Amino acid sequence: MSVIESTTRPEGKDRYTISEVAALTGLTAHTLRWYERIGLMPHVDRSHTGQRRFTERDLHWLAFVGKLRLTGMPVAAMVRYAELVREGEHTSAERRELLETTRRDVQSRIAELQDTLAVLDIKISHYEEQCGGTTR
Amino acid sequence: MSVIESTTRPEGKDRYTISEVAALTGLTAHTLRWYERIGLMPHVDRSHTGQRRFTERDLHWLAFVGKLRLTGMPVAAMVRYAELVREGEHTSAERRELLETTRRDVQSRIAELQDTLAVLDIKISHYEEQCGGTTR
DNA sequence: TACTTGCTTCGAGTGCACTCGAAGGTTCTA
DNA sequence: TAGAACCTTCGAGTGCACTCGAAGCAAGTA
Repeated sequence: MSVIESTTRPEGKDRYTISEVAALTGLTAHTLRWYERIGLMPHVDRSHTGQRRFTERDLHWLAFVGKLRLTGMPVAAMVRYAELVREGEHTSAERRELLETTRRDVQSRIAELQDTLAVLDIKISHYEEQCGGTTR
Repeated sequence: MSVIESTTRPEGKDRYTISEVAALTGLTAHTLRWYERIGLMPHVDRSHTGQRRFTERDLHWLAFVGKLRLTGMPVAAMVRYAELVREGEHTSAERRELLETTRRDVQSRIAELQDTLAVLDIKISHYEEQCGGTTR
């Protein structure tokens, strides 16, 4: 399968071992296997002897997951999304909804943080007024 | 002490019981006591019989802590800040530094999230193109 | 051939931030 | 005066997301 891949990707390897992916992503091999086990990876290819061979696509997915992780999205929700991807085309509506909900969440997180930033700025400006240091 | 307080605050009570504060903040009494125990509260007043009496100032502090918590700031760092506050005027430089470091952290968190938002928007726009739903 | 890397399953450990319950007491409120 | 709310200390439990180690074996590399 995927003869197409080999012709459309003339530069760079498209199959990475688990330790290579670990080095590239900063995740451990343990964690990568765990991601797969809990269903957070949409099917990882294997070599003829059963070793994992990650593709560029997998790396992209991991990068995406990394981003989602930064938003504080629970792993369960990411797993849900991965499931939908595995299930194919007919889940696209639900996937889109999930992404849009996430987008709203991220936006309100940003708003919260900007709020906090404002509070910090006020606090910091108090210290700036008395710019000597030990002055009351 | 603080006779000033009683005159400058004619409206609203300025002493809250632990259950009132729990109701106002959404934290449990257990958690409020825990905050005090670990040094996250800059000294809570007591009634003559030893019960906690939180002030408006304490509520403000808790609101601030709540904001910091949203940024993902570790509790240890907040405790450090509370310590500095307790230690008095001569720590103001360090406090300011801590706040500025936090501000930078928050700003980069915001940047990360905006990055993620961009990725989400791209993903979502893919779904928008095929606006029928099940269309390939 | 030796060594490294990979595979599996299993289960335990870690760190954080709570969260809860219980025991045994005191104080407040209707 | 009854019952609710408060106090203390202690220690255990929870949920999340890893994180690690070990056992026992297969495959790849110098």
